[in-house]
Amino acid sequence: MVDPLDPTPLYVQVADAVAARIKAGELKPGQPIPSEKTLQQDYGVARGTVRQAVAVLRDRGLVITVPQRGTFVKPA
Amino acid sequence: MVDPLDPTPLYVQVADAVAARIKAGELKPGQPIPSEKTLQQDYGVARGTVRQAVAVLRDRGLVITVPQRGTFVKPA
DNA sequence: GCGGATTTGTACGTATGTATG
DNA sequence: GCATACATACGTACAAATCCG
Repeated sequence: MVDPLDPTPLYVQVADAVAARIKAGELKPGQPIPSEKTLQQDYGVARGTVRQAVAVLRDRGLVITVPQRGTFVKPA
Repeated sequence: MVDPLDPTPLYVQVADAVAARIKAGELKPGQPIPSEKTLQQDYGVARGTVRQAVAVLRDRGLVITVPQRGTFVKPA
C-alpha cells in the first residue's frame, strides 16, 4: 500500500490509497471511511500522518468529516 | 495576543493575530511574515500550532508559502 | 565554491478535551 | 460508566532547499 522508499510523502500515499478504495467502490458514498486508528494500523503510519491524509481527501472533496462522528465518503 | 483560556483554538487566535498585523499594514504585500520559529516565540506556542495558523492564512488567501524561502503576504 | 544558519516539509509520539454511541 | 472518534496542542527529529558570509 505505502512504500517508505517512495519519495512521495507518506500522507499523500495514504490519501491516494484511500481514494483508490473509494473509486473502486469499496467505500461507498455516505459510508464512513475507516477511523484514524484503523487507518494507522492498516498503513502502519502515525496518527498525525493519517490526519494529514484525511485533510488531503477533504481538500479534494472526496470526503466530509463530522466531528465526533467520523469521516464519510461524499455523495456525488 | 493569545489567551489559553479563550475557547477559540490557539491556532485560530494566532492566525487572527497575524491577519490583524497584515491588515494594519505592519506586514505589507510581498513581504515575508515572521518565520515559524519567530512566531513560536512571539506567541509562545508550539511549531505545529504555528503551522496550523499559517495554513489558515493560506486558506484565507492572505499569504503564500514558498518552501525553504518563507511565507509572504499575498499581493492584492 | 564551501559551510553554516535559516526555513519549511515530513513524520512520529503523547496528552487532554469534547461529543457521541 | 465506558469505549470510540475527532480536535487541539505540545514535543522531538530529521530532510531538503535556500541564503549568506
